[in-house]
Amino acid sequence: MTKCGDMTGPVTMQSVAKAAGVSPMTVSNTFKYPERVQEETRRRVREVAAELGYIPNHAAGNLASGQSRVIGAVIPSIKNSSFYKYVRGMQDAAAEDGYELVLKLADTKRHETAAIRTFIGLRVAGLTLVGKEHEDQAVDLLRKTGVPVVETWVHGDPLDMAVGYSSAAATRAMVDHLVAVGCRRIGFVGYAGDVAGRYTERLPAFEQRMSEHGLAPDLCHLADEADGFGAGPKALEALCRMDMSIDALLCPTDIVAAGVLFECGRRGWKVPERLAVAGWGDYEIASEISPQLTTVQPNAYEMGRGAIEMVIARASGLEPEDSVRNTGFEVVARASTDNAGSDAA
Amino acid sequence: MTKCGDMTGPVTMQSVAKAAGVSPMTVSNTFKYPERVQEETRRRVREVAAELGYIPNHAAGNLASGQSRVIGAVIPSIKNSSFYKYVRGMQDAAAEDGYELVLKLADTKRHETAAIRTFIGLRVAGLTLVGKEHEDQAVDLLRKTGVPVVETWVHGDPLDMAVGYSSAAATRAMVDHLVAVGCRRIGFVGYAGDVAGRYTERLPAFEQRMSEHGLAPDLCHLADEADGFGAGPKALEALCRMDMSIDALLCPTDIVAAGVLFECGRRGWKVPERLAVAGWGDYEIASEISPQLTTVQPNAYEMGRGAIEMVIARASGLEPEDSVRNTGFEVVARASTDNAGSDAA
DNA sequence: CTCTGCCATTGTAGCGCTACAAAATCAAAA
DNA sequence: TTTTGATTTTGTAGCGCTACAATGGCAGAG
Repeated sequence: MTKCGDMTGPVTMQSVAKAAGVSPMTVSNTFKYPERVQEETRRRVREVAAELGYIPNHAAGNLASGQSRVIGAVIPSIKNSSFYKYVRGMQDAAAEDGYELVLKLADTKRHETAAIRTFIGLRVAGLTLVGKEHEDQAVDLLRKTGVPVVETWVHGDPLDMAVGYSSAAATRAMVDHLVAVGCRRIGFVGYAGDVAGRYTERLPAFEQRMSEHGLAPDLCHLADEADGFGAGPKALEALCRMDMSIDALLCPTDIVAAGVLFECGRRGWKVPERLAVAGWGDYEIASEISPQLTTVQPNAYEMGRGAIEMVIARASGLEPEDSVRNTGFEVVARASTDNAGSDAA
Repeated sequence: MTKCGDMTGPVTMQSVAKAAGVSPMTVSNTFKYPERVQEETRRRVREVAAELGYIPNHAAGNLASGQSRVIGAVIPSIKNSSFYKYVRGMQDAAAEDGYELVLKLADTKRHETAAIRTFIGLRVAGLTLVGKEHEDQAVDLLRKTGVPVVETWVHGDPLDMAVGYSSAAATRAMVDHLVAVGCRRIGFVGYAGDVAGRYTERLPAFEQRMSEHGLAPDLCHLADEADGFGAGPKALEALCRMDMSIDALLCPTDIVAAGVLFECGRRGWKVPERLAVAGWGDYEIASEISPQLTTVQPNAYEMGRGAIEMVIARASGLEPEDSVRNTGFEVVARASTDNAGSDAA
């Protein structure tokens, strides 16, 4: 910590300027507005900077300019592959416009609020959240500071901006699919958790659509985890206790569905003949497990891209064309529901 | 953007001070050194700050104090659950000491270097990396700036500090286990990728240990992805082409091993009778899939905690007791290798 | 040879905060 | 009452950078 003489204190713009024989402003311009600096000068400054290992102090720049090239993303979990494409989309879109994406994990709403606080403390250019349910305190903060914020994986009714798809619409589509392949006693597995925002729409949609088909929406079970394989067997058991004639199961994620598949294997149940199983999310496992899983494919990559594009648009001052963007979804029909009811009533 | 009058410009320490009728320094102390401020004053400041939605500008604080409460973690992927416990460990340890953890994803060494650059630009208190292979440029930067940095998931020979376990030791332990349950023609699946640091030790260790057991280490295959289910079938096919009498397979991750299990199912091969399969990482799927997977359990949570503890120790000026910490591992024997060789030679 | 206009470069001031030292306050001791 | 010492509060200066205005240099026009 005692700097010998002053040979190698922290490298600042000042020291680069001195070493390159120019003023600090020229160094600043070299990095921020290269076109303002003559080719030759620019080259020399870059060289010296690299030599010294100079990296501009973002904190100081942020303070001076009031601007930031960092976008914060709060994600609820990395426990499964669901968010991989989403984050990739954000990453790619950010990089294209010269922004940096940093992540914070928050598996409860309380942690989400803390993460938002941290990001605002960092004075990020904007941030993305998952879901539309947040603590009042967080909403308050977001409102007061006015940072650009996009809610993702949901559709409509945004705090500021939103991008995603309608879980209700996807639920209806999946019910239609199961009915179309012959299922009648369809079970529903929901998730009753803390970051439940993007799950809460599903149960009402399920109940309504089942009724519209003239079917009873009575086989519902709320799991206390959405991501674990373990939730599958538990849910199946609970629903079987309600009615052994259950012939299809709509799961909150592919992971839960995979858990159900494993359990069916243990029970010697054939899928989809005895039980059709549908997942959600189009995780990698969905297409690798046997039988392959029917699932909802949420266009996660596009969603990530869209979120960042909206943040950047707002951060650049221009109002984005649309403050709500729908990236849609697709029901991918695979073997786990194929001709499920062929031997049923 | 036109502030009407000046009623609600950005909330600064200044404005909080004015509103609370104290000096800015008192506001600063209220947040940074609460014990220096009288109970009553502190309460009032806190109240006003909350009212106004004030969040201290970390950039300004960082600049003024030269200190940061943010730690950056570069992680290679969130494609699977492998890093979940690791990140949780980091998160928990950071929170306990009042630090913030922010993540950046980097799936190539080039991206890793960019992430390091970003974090240094943010002047984080320290950072954690995964693996011990980095671009020269990154190493150079790390050296020149002297930020505290911990390499994780590896053991020994650190740039600055390291925490993890020996992949070589784990490989040897797994070979011993497979031999003990009767396997003789053991196949090895490696990973030849960009962030291969923590994989490169395994093949030599495998070859050496096999030889020590008097077995031929000739059934080796390098996959081009470590995380995908798809790598499993490919590897199995490649190795079968080399020798159909293969009776065990050591995979780089549980995901690959699960892929192998799926493929065995398609082929009608019994596991472990026809082929014993071992994974690596103790992912959730390992204990849920059928048969359950034998795997290497890497104490990821403890590793994460250790990494952050070391970063904080160094950032606080005190030299950590040990610059290399071994968090060990455990071979978890499960059904996928149980009595594998009972009917073999 | 001077003047205008244009470009590259350079001062100046200040972003919001904190370290440090100085000042104010107040209770207890002299 | 004055003094002392501890506690609480407050100026001052400056962290490293960038916006902005101002400077200098230099070509071509007058």
